[in-house]
Amino acid sequence: MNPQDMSPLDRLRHSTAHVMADAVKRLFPEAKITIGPAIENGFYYDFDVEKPFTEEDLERIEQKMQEIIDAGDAFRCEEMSRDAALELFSKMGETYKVEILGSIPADETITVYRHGEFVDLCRGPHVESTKQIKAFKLISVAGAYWRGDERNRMLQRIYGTAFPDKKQLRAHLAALEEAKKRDHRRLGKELELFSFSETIGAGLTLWHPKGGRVRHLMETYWKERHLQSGYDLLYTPHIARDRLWEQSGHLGFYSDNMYSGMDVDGQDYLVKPMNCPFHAVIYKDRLRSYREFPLRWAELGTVYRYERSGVLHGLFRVRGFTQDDAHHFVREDQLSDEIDFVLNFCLDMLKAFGFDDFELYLSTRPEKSVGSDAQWALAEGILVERLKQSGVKWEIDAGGGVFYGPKIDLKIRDSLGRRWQCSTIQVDFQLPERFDITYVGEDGRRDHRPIMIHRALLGSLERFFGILVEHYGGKFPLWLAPTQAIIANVTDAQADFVQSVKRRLTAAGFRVEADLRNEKLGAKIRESQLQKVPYTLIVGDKEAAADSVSPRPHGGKPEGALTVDQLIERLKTESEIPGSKNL
RNA sequence: GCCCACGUAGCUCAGUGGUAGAGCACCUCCUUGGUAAGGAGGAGGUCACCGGUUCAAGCCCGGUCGUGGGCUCCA
Repeated sequence: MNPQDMSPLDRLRHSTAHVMADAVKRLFPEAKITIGPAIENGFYYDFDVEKPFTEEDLERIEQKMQEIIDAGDAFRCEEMSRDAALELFSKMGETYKVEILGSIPADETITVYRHGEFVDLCRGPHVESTKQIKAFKLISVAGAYWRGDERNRMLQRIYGTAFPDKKQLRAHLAALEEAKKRDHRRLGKELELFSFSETIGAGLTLWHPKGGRVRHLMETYWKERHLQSGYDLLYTPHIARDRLWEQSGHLGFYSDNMYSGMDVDGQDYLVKPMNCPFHAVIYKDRLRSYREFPLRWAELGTVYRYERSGVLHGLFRVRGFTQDDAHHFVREDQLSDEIDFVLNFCLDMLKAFGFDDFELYLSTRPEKSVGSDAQWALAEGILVERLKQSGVKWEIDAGGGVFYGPKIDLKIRDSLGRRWQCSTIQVDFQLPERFDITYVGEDGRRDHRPIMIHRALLGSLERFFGILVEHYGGKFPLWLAPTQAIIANVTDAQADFVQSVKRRLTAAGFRVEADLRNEKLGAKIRESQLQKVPYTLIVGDKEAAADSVSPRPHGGKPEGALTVDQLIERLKTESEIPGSKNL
């Protein structure tokens, strides 16, 4: 980061990190300081200490920080020769600072910042005085490797945050609370959507009935859209012989992520981490003509990948998941139109799921790559062209492409403003070579090489579902809600009528439950609301007599009675999928 | 994988060496009540798993499994 670019907020946070380091040094003189930058929502500082910090330590550090702030010492910048700085930090025993000094380019000016007795190698800038730190809080402790490299020593990192005033700090902490409430792991349990089990194994998702309903809706909609848009659907096995993975190259560059094989009649079989090799084999089952192009083959393919135990996280990072994968086979002259098609297809579909804020990233040729210069130039040129036409904001990640071709990644922004990468569109020069994939051209020759496009749209159904849960805070739109309405009777006298309403709504295609329990109406409404069911339909004697129900929308006030027929019309309208015709 | 924390009833959690607890949920009964919790009773736990220390372990020690916060933000 260029120090000139540091925002006032980052300056405040970085200064707070210094104050924290000062407090830590006072309480734990043996601690060695390392680095302490401002980050997106606050700051951290890494320390090398014998004993990790505890929660109680955090409180003591916070108190000490407050004392330092109250003292109101000025932050002072001091330029120093490299030798003087080396001597200073060597004498202090700050070996990490000495190491950092060694990695600063020779032509750069060395500066240290002081406040009170504390001194830190730092290019700044800082606020003027510790007094300017008005609102801060230490958040958590965590282990972190020196310079982010796991071969290095594990340091102890303290995360904290700071704001210009207490009100903003409170708002930030409240936002953290809100995010906690929307955490898909919590909602997954509360709404009975999915679970994990020690008996099954880490990172392996169990979809419960209500989660299963949502997944079914996602899949059904996904399949319909694909079929309407010229895709065919493929189904391929979960395992394949090792020779497939040898040919695809996965045994070479992906085996760390693959589960060990199983012996079947003396042959070694492996669980699939990807679907593409299967699609390639289907392609090769017979001669293909350019007249068939573009081929669009999609599969909801369940794959298994080894992920290190520490990175597993709810539905966001799992070991078994279903990719909504697709492979397009095109001629070179069709590449541009096909990219245009698939890009718009992705954007449309994501809109239907409630996202409308997108960012696109083009990743270009990395240092190590396959394919000719001409191929890369052509493909990158086409991607740039289509990105420009998309009307969506986009950036270039130079050299960030996969070795087999350039790609476009699509990020969505959720209701809490967080960005998620789901879709990826990748041009592949490699796989057609490896599998010797060809087609018969206009000239009758069989040795033409098609271009292959890999595409995942939602990415993984598990992860996308987790994102949806958090995006909606568990309150799914009507078309996706696992239960769209609960019909609640006031007394037993309406039980038969409730059952008949349930039958009629179910027959009309809605997901409806009846709550006939011997409970007061208030209790039924409360539970329906807590389950975030879009409509609670109240039925008392008045409604039953008029073939009607009184709807109460989730989070809303009671509404006047509607006849069952009117209700069906209303639900039909409201459960339309954005930008699509109803299923 | 690594650092730290955690794992007690379906859920949320209390219990730090001496016979396992609460609230909610669940079941039964009473109550038939009009828009966010009606009442009473009952059942429910090899304290994650394996091993060790001890007269005695949910609690102490070791291992395993699982969960959470992190390990990309660079003086």
